[in-house]
Amino acid sequence: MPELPEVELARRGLARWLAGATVEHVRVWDARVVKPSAKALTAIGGARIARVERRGKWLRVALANDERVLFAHLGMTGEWMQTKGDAPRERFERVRIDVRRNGRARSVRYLDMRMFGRVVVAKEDIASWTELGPDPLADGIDARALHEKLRARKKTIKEAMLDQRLLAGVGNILAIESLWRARVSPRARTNALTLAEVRAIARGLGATIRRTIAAQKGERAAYVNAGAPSPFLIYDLKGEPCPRCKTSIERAVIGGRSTYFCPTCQRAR
DNA sequence: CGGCATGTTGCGCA
DNA sequence: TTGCGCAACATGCC
Repeated sequence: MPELPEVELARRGLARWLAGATVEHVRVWDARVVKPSAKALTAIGGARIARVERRGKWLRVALANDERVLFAHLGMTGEWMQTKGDAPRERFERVRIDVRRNGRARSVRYLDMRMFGRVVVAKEDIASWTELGPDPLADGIDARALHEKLRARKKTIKEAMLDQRLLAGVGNILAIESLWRARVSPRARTNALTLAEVRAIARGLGATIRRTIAAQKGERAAYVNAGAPSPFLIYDLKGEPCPRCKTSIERAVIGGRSTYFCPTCQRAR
């Protein structure tokens, strides 16, 4: 469940469960998702959690009166959940953090099937966090500044949007859906984009992010529900009619990633 | 069995 | 030095 909207929902959940709580016990079921070591994470037992923040796809958990900071990334299949009190280990549960707040016990678990996600314990902010570009939801997008940055590059806009130093939190689906909304070809070269096109992309990102958060609020990410109708406008809908002009949606590999687009609405210039 | 999957990183090579 | 393509990571599903 890993792009900006899903991570924002994860942050809201973690903030509700953890803020102000004291860590009673940490269990690491699979040390491969924990850096630098399982020991470093279990050692936060006794600490009090101050707040949970997000930038892009990264989560940051600050402890109260403690130098240590936790960073978490959901990778491709990471997910945070909670249960009140104890419960059996879930199939893909990798880490469990038992906390207590106002006498109430809660078990916060990190699940990750493919284990591309990470829970990092650090003494200061890690580079993956500090080097992130502006967050479209938290900071908004300065279209003029973005336009300037893009003019200095020569990749396709689709590849550039996935660069977390340019914009934090944009993943493959978000890039695809936003470019469709903006009517910009994913193959467009960044140095050829007009300011108007960059503004349209910024609006497309905002609309896609807000709509996705609203749609997924209170439920599991729609794309994990097999059999459900597609929650996407064009992602993974090769051969289906474009929602705007009915042209058949095409698929191409750009920057090594599956890319969907409408050859009519998003005509390359 | 082969191909593909919402992400990131590291390596070889130009 | 920089950038690019691609494999690797680990697992499931079609």
